Amino acid sequence: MDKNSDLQRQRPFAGTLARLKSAGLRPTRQRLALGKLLFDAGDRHVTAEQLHGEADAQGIKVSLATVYNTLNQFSTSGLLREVVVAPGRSYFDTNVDDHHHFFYEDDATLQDIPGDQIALAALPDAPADAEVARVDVIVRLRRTDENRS
Amino acid sequence: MDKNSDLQRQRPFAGTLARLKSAGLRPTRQRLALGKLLFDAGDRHVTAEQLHGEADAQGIKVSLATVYNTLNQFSTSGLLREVVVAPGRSYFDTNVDDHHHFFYEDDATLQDIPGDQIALAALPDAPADAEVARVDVIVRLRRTDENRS
DNA sequence: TTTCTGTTTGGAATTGTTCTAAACTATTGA
DNA sequence: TCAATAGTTTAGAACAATTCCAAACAGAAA
Repeated sequence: MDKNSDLQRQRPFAGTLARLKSAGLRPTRQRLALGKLLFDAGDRHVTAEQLHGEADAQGIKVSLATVYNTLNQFSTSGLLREVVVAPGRSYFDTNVDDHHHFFYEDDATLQDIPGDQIALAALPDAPADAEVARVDVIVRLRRTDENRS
Repeated sequence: MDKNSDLQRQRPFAGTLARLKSAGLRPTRQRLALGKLLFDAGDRHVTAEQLHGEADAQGIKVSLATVYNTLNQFSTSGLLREVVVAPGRSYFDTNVDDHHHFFYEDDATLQDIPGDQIALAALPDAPADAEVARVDVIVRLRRTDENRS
């Protein structure tokens, strides 16, 4: 069975396929291709425009509307997590585990903070009529000016 | 001097005027009026559209562009703090002290969490080339369904 | 196959925000 | 008090990100 050695090469959509199945989403050509771009490269933070650009660059024909649809469906299915850090644009994070973010304000870039490197000492009581859905911590960074005299 | 008893009534713009002065912004009619709406009512979280609506409702004639300009100027001067919690709209917080936020996802509403009710146990080291500009904690809430059978 | 329902698509529409150039106004100094 | 000037306001155009739409398309099931 040495031909099975590289599972990734033989079944490039296997991971995404399983994800789609678990989310109850049909494995269409577009969703499989976008899923591959999103999930086969480790943890990523992308905007819709970015992902659309990447697909385009690889010759995958997908409309921007579909990219938006897909990102939103993946998010509500728990396959992605939407991160809001800057006004007027959304980032989608392929890491759905509990973790937080660094945000470089200079170039509007995101980076994961490993879950164990940050912790909340005291979570305030949620108001009586509500429950905590999620806690987001965003550490905003500014690059230090290395051109100082 | 009993006529000075209600300083607020006699000099309704005093607070805002001082703020503008300290920020180096000219005390124009529009800025004074918007400042009054923002600062005379305690801690508030407003969007540009909201504030414009309030001004309009009080017969204050200000263009939406000016509301945006003003909110942005106030923010960069430290008179306000911009809070990004939902894609596609910005909130401005009149509380510029160190504190964090509850965000009710159901009605897209913000509420301050007093600074002492939440604390970060461990702030991760900022990457070598950057420094922490600010840390935002957003506790996202969902209203519990009180209409359950 | 055929049918059915979910999906994709291009383009129009919407929303929130910024830009622009002209009109206006607070400030300063005669 | 007035004029000059520099900062401000304004309406409307422009823009960017996202959603909506109705028609064409493509999986799934029979």
